[in-house]
Amino acid sequence: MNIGEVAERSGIPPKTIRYYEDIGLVRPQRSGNGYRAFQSTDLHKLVFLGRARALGFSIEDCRMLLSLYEDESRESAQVKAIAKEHLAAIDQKITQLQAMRDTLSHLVDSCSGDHRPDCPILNDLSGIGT
Amino acid sequence: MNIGEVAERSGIPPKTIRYYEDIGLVRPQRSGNGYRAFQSTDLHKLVFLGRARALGFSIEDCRMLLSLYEDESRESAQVKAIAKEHLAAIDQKITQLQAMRDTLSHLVDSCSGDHRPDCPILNDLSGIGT
DNA sequence: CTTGAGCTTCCAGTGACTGGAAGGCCTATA
DNA sequence: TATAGGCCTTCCAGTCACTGGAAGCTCAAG
Repeated sequence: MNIGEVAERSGIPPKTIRYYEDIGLVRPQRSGNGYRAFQSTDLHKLVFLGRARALGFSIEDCRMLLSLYEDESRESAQVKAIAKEHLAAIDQKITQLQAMRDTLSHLVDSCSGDHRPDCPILNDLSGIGT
Repeated sequence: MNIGEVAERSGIPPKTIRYYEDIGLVRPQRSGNGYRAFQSTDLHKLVFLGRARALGFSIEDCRMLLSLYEDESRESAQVKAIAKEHLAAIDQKITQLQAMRDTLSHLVDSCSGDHRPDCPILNDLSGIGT
């Protein structure tokens, strides 16, 4: 398969696939014309990467998950540990965002949003309420 | 005030303050020795920036908010529009993260996490459940 | 034989900093 | 007065995960 086909089938853009090769996540062979020649295992890896990235795993997480995926003698505890850590990070981010959201929606509600210059949002940002 | 003092008082690291000057968010004067000489208005701006950034506003949002902050003839509707748009973006991000969280926590729960290689997390990532 | 799509590499930019090197300035102490 | 250290300066490079674009090669169709 050429890069276009695996891109289509995996849902990952060609540019990104080349990037993944650059950083050593996939190592497709080459045809005589210099084109990348992807095997079905490469496609599987790319699908795997696409799903892992969609769950928010970092590239380094993906690298470890991929190597566990290919390691017949892995222990599921290793996979679970990575996933749990990532889950905790997501939870933390959600908490942060919700704190932002709460403050911001309160400010938005308190702003009349008309032609006058008085604005509780700007007041808050400038530290007037401190 | 030198950069160290405004950094301390605003809670923004010196490096970041220099960066903000680079991109034109603040324009401190200079002393004879070449040091940045911050006025209290500069400090206020930095505090403003710190709070806006803490609410997740982008630098470009901050630039507009700052200019509205300094514009006596602003209309609060302009501020509110920026804030509302940002709020919507935050909501979207929270939704995304919660979808990830739900999938991931389900996977984590279903993985025994022991010494055996079988792992529902890897199965899902590899697309076995498709 | 030409056209156009698809492939290649390489370089640069994104956002918002952050780290580090190399060097100037300022103050206090020996 | 020498020097040590802490603060300041600039500039360059790196982060993360791509993404865009230029220049050029290959391949299939008409």
